[in-house]
Amino acid sequence: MTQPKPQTIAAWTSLVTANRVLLSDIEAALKNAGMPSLGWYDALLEIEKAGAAGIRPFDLKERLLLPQYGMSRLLKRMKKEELIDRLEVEEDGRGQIISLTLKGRSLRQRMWPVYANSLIKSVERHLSESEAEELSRLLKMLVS
Amino acid sequence: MTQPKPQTIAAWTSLVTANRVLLSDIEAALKNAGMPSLGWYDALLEIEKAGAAGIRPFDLKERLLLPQYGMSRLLKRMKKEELIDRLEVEEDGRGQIISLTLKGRSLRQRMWPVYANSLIKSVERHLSESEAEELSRLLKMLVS
DNA sequence: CGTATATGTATGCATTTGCATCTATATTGC
DNA sequence: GCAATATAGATGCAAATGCATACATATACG
Repeated sequence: MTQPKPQTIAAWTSLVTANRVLLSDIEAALKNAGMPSLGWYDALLEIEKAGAAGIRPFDLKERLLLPQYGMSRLLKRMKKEELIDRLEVEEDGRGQIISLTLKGRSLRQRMWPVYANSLIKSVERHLSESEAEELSRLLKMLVS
Repeated sequence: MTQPKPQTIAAWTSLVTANRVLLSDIEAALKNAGMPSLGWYDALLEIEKAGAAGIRPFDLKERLLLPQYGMSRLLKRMKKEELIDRLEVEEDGRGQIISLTLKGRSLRQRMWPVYANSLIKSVERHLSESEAEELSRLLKMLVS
């Protein structure tokens, strides 16, 4: 079998490590502030972006890269916390339309400063503007 | 509150996305081959590196960035599959020393080609050698 | 139309995780 | 030596996840 180049392995291991370290920083900050996890933030944001028109779960799961059953259960928990509304959709009896409640919007807004602060600490202390830009360029190439 | 720079946000979101995409590729390949997850591979490899001398769980959990209870349970499962040996350590009655069994070594070796192949496909198709090198340089700066 | 298939969503069950706490041994400071 | 504290590891319980499958509605096709 062909072996990966050392640079490939190095890129992958540093990718995994960087992800884990930053992620656990951010999650810790959110938890510390008594807030839900980043996954919830992402979902709230994506739903907020959909605005008043709302968004269908099957669409949302693609954007959030969640499995279907994961999406279903996340929405159930968010509904329980009154963060979202679920509307039946008349042109498709199977479906529903998700939108944010005021409470949901408010939570997302309150989460942002915590999230943002961790991000600034994690990234801007270590990388210049152009380095960050180069980093995201390379990462995007990786998944293109 | 100070806002993160757009480059910061871009770097973070592309980091998360790249990690998720590559990771799920690799995990899918392993699962497809009927093998355990990447977490097990990492653990097997780290234990293998420790050689005959073995390694203590508290040490291992630092290297793998696992919580203590996660380490404890992973080792329990790996023991059940006869992938590791656990030895009592005489100079510390609380502790144990972990080392790989032949079966453990063999599994790690068989996992590697599957892992490596995914890695090659994911990375080397998209990045040149020097780009991969630059990427890991930037990622390491991020966590330094 | 009616049957077969596809799509959107939910859920039972087993496994895994997170949190808090427990046990046991080690170390420290008096 | 001994009480207080620290360290190594395990575990009960609740919550989250993965997998397979169920259920309902929609679409396709003869």
